[in-house]
Amino acid sequence: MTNYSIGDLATRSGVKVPTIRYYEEIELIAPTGRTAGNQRRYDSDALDRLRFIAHARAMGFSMESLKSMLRIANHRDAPCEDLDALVEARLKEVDERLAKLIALRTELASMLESCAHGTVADCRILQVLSDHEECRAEH
Amino acid sequence: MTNYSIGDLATRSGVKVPTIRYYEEIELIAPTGRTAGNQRRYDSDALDRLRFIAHARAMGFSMESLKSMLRIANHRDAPCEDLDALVEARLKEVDERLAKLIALRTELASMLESCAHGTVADCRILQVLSDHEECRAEH
DNA sequence: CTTGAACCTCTAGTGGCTAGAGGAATTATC
DNA sequence: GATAATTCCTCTAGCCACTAGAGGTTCAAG
Repeated sequence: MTNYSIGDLATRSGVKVPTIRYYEEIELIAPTGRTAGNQRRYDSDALDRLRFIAHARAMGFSMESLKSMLRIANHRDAPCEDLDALVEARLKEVDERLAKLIALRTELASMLESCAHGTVADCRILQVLSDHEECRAEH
Repeated sequence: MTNYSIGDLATRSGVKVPTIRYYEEIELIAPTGRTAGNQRRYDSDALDRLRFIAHARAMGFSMESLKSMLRIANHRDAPCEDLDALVEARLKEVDERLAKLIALRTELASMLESCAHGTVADCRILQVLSDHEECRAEH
């Protein structure tokens, strides 16, 4: 029967106090009990959920996905395919992002290489930036 | 002596009309001439600058960096070190982002692998998400 | 000269928080 | 038990880089 204040919850979860209130407002977490003086009090389940949220956010899952995950987590005897699907979708996003970043990295590196360290007037960097046609990859 | 309307400029540069006005507002581009009826008119230099901006934005350079670049581009006989520095800084950012994404990718993939495709109750995905300690990488 | 498309300014909204004001409740110290 | 310090409450506003829309004006084609 733990009885955390919102500040306790914040330090334990790493999620800031106003963010916790924000999550309540957008109904990502349910409103919790209050003291006679209207202050929020949480139990350890709430802490678990917040940690879950923090972790999933850190992995880049969208708020939308988070809401789905939390919903799914409540149906403990349902098959977990939907969960899989969400993770797969995120993996795909990450892969796409990686591909783009790698292409970009190549481009940036080659810009640096082709710079002759002269004056701005004949700097290849500016030329490349001015002329998208010079790029292999689109971004 | 080209004489583009803001719409022409938008179609030619790929930057949307309101965005061009926004760029003017935040002084990323200079205010341009107007017709007697107060409509903006641009020349081909403006188009070049806008294309430059669009391209640099697509490469992920910050607005801050963009402003610096545009300033630097005006000093045509200065050395281009500062330009190099900006590109290098961006390259470093990209590398950091890549490292994190690769770690994340690994994690997501292993989550998917460890899922036994049973019920939500014993799905490893939920367990991993609930417990940050299980992760090698921080994110 | 009429029409219709494109333009103008201005305000407000987006997401995911963060910051601050002004005031009430709780906790720690004496 | 009084007081002081801290934490909490709600509410409003701000952040970035745009995007959307209202209400009205100007331009270019026919």
